[in-house]
Amino acid sequence: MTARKAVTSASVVTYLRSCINKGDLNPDDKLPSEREISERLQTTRVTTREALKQLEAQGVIYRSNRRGWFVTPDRIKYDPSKAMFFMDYVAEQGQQPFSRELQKTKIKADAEIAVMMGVPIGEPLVELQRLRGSGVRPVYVERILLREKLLPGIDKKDLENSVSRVIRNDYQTEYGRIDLDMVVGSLSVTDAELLQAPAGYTSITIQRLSYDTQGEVLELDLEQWRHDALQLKVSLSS
Amino acid sequence: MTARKAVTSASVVTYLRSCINKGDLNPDDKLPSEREISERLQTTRVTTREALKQLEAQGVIYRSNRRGWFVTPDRIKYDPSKAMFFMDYVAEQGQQPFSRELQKTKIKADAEIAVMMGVPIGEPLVELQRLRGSGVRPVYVERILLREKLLPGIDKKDLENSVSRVIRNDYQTEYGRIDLDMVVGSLSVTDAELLQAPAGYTSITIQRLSYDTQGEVLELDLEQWRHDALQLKVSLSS
DNA sequence: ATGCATATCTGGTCTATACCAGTTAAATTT
DNA sequence: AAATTTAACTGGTATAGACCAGATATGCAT
Repeated sequence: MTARKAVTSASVVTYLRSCINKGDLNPDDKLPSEREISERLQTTRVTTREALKQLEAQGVIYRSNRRGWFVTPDRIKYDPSKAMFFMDYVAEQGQQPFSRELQKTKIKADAEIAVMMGVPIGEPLVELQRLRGSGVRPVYVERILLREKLLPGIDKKDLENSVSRVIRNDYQTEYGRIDLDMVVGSLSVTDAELLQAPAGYTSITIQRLSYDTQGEVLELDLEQWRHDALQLKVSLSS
Repeated sequence: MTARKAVTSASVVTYLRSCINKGDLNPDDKLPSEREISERLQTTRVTTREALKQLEAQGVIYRSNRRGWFVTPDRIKYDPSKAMFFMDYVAEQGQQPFSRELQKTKIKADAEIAVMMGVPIGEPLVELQRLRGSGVRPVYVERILLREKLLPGIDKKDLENSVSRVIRNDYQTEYGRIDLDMVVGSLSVTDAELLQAPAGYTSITIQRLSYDTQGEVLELDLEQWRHDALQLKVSLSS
């Protein structure tokens, strides 16, 4: 029996990290294929894949469904309390933001939503779904639920870029309290598809409940982020 | 060739989820071993493991180094702006919190820390390391850096339970602004060991920079959480 | 040039097997 | 009974090979 020294996933991680740090691989560059890396480093695909997944967990690389692995660009610094200005935000960080409206429908609050928003079941709401990203890479999907009662005719407005701006300018309504709720989880099949990620991809779920200055609930925002695309920044003053 | 229907990891996921939902498995219960699950569901360990990792990503189960897989208990609801009161917090949620001091030393700010805190390099600081958890399960490690200049003699105080309380009561100093920074990443080898997790485990990094009411930096808090143990809740009023 | 069928490349997932390294429980010695 | 050794069990990590499905590029026919 030859005392063959197995190539470890850790060494593959080290190798790939060095490629990225040296600058051989730049943000959004494609890595060699799993088979090629495996051959080059004299190991198997399973081990290579293990290494790639570790780097993915660290947010160093990401994959795009069956197209390959890529170097992760800088995270978007994001303040959910000022979430209103995503487009400006991303642009300020030197990237090209995009926003795509997926759906806009009138619905009635079901039990689950009613509890989350603290409104009666059946209350008319406007549901808006958007996909947002930076460059060509989608980074989060969101589902916004707006109370038509407080914002009549909101469904007819252009909401692709900024709901908050419309609420401020067209309704003379200001935001008061904002309740944030954040957990790490994994993407549903549908969200994963939209974000061009494999199902089960690690995600950050942000739930934002906004009130007006009277303490009335205005909107509920449910966001699903690719975990590697986000750096949360919040500033609080007591 | 028999048209053998491969057992998918998805079906294993479904099976295990149902066990947990039915109540056959309760929080902190141990799952059957990987080999046993594989045999029972007529599949291989690789597939079973894939399923377990998916559930882990969802935060449904967790593993304790070579001891087995367990059902994840409820997440700790945590408000980093009121982080001062972890012990009370967790107790209120019906769990037994614990806090263990790992280290307390006097250091001088190195380049990295100096930048993060906005203080000159070499400024004397007190470094405190703590491990905290709920029940028997450690959930996060933290590293607190305190400015001795503003808090003379802080290194001699008992800081195991609440730094903030000491600052309030013994120094008559109030907190002003707090800057939070949060990213999802993975645990370093040393942190993983402390948290009884495998290296590379998905984590949430929270960086908290606290100022006093004069706008002077008081402390920097660096926390590493098990991703599945945390639900962030922040309330903001503008 | 344009449109379409096709071959090829990529990751996604699975079978089957092997050995290692901590953990834990059982057997043995003291 | 207590301490110690040993064996069994657990997850952690590899090798090797296979087939599938979506994405992409190629080449052929129009």
